[in-house]
Amino acid sequence: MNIHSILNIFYGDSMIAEADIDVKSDKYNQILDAAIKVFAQNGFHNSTVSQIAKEAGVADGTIYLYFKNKDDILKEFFKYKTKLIFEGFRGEVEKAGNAVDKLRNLIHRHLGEFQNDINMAITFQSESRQCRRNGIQIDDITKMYLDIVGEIVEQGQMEGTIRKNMYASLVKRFILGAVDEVIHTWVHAGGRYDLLTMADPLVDLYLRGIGSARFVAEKNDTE
Amino acid sequence: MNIHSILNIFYGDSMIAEADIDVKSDKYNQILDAAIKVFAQNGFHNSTVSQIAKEAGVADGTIYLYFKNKDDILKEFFKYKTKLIFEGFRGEVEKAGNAVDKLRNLIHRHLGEFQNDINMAITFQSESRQCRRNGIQIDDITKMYLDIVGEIVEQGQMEGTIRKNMYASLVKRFILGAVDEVIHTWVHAGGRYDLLTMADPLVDLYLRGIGSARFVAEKNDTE
Amino acid sequence: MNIHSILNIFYGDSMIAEADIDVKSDKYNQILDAAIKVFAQNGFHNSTVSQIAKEAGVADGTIYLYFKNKDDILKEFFKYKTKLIFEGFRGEVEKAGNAVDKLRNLIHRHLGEFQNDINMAITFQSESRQCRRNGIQIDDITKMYLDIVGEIVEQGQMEGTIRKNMYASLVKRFILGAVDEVIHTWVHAGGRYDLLTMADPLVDLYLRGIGSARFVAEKNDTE
Amino acid sequence: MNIHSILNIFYGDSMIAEADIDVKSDKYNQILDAAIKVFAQNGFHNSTVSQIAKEAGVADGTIYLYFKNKDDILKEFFKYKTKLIFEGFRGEVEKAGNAVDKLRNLIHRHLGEFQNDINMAITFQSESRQCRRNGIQIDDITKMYLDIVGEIVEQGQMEGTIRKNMYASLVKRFILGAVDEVIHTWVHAGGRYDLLTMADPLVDLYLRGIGSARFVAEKNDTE
DNA sequence: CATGAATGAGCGTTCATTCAT
DNA sequence: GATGAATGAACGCTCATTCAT
Repeated sequence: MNIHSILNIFYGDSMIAEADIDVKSDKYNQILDAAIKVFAQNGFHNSTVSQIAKEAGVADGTIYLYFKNKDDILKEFFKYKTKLIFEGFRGEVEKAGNAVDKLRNLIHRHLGEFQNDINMAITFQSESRQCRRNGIQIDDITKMYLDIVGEIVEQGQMEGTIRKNMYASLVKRFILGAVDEVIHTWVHAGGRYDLLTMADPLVDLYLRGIGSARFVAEKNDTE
Repeated sequence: MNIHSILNIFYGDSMIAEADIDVKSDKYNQILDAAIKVFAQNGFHNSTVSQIAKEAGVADGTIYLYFKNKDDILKEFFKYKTKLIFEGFRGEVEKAGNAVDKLRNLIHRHLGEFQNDINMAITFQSESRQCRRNGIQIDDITKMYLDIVGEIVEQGQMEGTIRKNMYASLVKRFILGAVDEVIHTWVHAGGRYDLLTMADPLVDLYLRGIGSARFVAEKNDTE
Repeated sequence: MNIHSILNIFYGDSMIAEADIDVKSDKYNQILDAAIKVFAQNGFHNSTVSQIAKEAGVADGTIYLYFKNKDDILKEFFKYKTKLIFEGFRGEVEKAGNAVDKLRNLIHRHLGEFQNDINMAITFQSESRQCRRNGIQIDDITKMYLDIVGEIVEQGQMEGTIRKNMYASLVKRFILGAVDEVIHTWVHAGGRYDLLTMADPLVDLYLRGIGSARFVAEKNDTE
Repeated sequence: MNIHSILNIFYGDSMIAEADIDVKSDKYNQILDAAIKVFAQNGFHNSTVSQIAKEAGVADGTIYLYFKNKDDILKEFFKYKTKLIFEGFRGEVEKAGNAVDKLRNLIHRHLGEFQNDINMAITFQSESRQCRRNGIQIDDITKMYLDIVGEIVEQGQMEGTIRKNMYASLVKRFILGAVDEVIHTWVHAGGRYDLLTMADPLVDLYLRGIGSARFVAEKNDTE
């Protein structure tokens, strides 16, 4: 009698069923992790299913019990794995009260998560721009991220900490692009330094820009 | 009868050969342009040499008279074509006197060049992150770009228009990342709006950030 | 509760076991019927063991408790199922006294049995010509059939209703081929008409041929 | 200067073009012949593309320059090769005047062609019943054959040599089925006897049936 | 007996590259 | 230089078969 059976006695099947909705099997994650590692090393197109199978410690055919085809592995990476991470961002944001703290939390978490799993970071960086094949999944993730940022900016504008009269969409891209580039550079350097130290200076750049006080003051006069 | 034929009559092939040292032959460019177009449509890995040959109006084998192999076409794209464009950036920068104008010119030109050749833009966006295979070429380009930005920032700091005490490398990535993301979004939208209108607002964001005057002022006090 | 269960109560398994020597178990037939159905739909080579298992309502592995391998299912079909049917032909033939009635009975039963089980008919038609793999089984069946026909013809010749001086083997093929083609056409039409109505006209063709009375008479003069 | 160039001078391109419409390239026939041979030995499904390539003396990839895929080879066999043969039947039929001679010519030619190319015969016999995949091609051939037979029967009925009041479609199947079975038996025996000797006795069976004169006469009285 | 997850050999197909013309 | 037919290595994927439970 295992833990599941015991739980069944107390809670019945329905509870277990609910819990299982999003929990993938061990092999699924085993293969997915192996794939991300292999993709990180060789790029998606230069990776073979056999390499993934070997890395995962399963037979080639086993891959196809858990994924429709090679493309599907990448799709699932974006649909399931990175989506999971990006959804965690929202939770982190909600921990903070004001917009500036929310932005700071978001960037901290963003850099932290990517630093935690460099294979994920590499694969995300390398393959997310190949949007032709991956379909709508990446857009979803990007949109979710941009939405979080958008809400933060709006809140900040109401709080008076973020200035108004900016192209909303441009601001969001501006923030995403900068953090993305910072991660890209870190990945490119082999992850050999602490990515998290970039968080505060980056947020500082978002808020104050690179212009000097004098320069900014002048500009602000005309606003 | 074109100018080359005429010149041949007077000078013979040898002279032309000398002149060709850095100027690539017609067919070289013909094939490279075709390749970029095909890459833009299908991505590098989903493009075949035959497709490129057909698009260029040459036989498959002809490709191999001008390029070592398929990978080499992409390498040459980064080494020759985009490098050419990025070198143009430097000229544009030099036209301006102060750092702020230089930055503005750079961003204008950057967006302008990519808007001018959407196939180049798509291919650059899609394939430049696949650095594993392309070797050192892209790094060169990125480095050159970052160097230009670095020089501008330094000059601005001396001129007093750009604030000091920032991580130099972070600032450069910050600028590159934001413009890159803006281009990416434009490409993703199918190039259906005027990319150049993004230039001034973008430069504004670089210089002033998104923080309100009040917020920036407070921060500046502590600087 | 079926008859087997009742018998079990009185006699126990041992008696059943004896009786089962030639009677195949329920699951054996269950799987075989499912296989024939799947083969009829997809053809042998385009059918998978999994499809058969699903159709039979058993696990994939269970198939291998009753059959050596996939090929063996087809072999057993020819060895057991169709053989059973073809042996029934002999009984039908023996019900009649003279050769002509025997032939008529045979053709009636032949068409009737195939009409009764269109999956069997389709599979028999489609796969029986692939003799390379199925080995000797089909030959056995064909031989048995030809033997029956041969005996009828001999009897008819003795009775004076079937003419002599014909190639015995050719006559047998002639009869088999025609009925086979009639079934094939019916199968090809999706079994949408009553196959049995073809029996009498077919027997008529066997006996009288297609030549007119005048033509036949002339020929008979020279015999 | 080859024969084609010379002909061009006299006849121009149009004539060559016309002649080329149905003439397939050497390699096409080389591969098709090899495929039929391999199919004849192993059956379509148990043959590999590599086997065909080796038999044809070309590389695996070369197959795909002339055929869309493995299935297409079989399709082309039915569309091009056997169609060619079956169209030859019509020519043979037209050489004769009366229906009986036409039928005799048809059967002679039919047996002759199959005897000439046993690989074709085997493949045709084995694969033509697998109509699911091959699509409409085989039906076309069968229909063409049945049409020829149908015309002959009609003509014979008008000439008074073939009796009336028979199911037209049944008669046609009856003839096709019998000759097909005769070929099948010959193929099955490894083609070790002269198939052509079966032609006359077979036609005799078509016309007079197997009933004795007495039997036939009795029947004819009631007609 | 029954299961079905796991296996891995084997095949169809693609396509970068070569080379005889 | 230019061609494009031919090549064959390599890969994604299937599915008959096994075996631990």
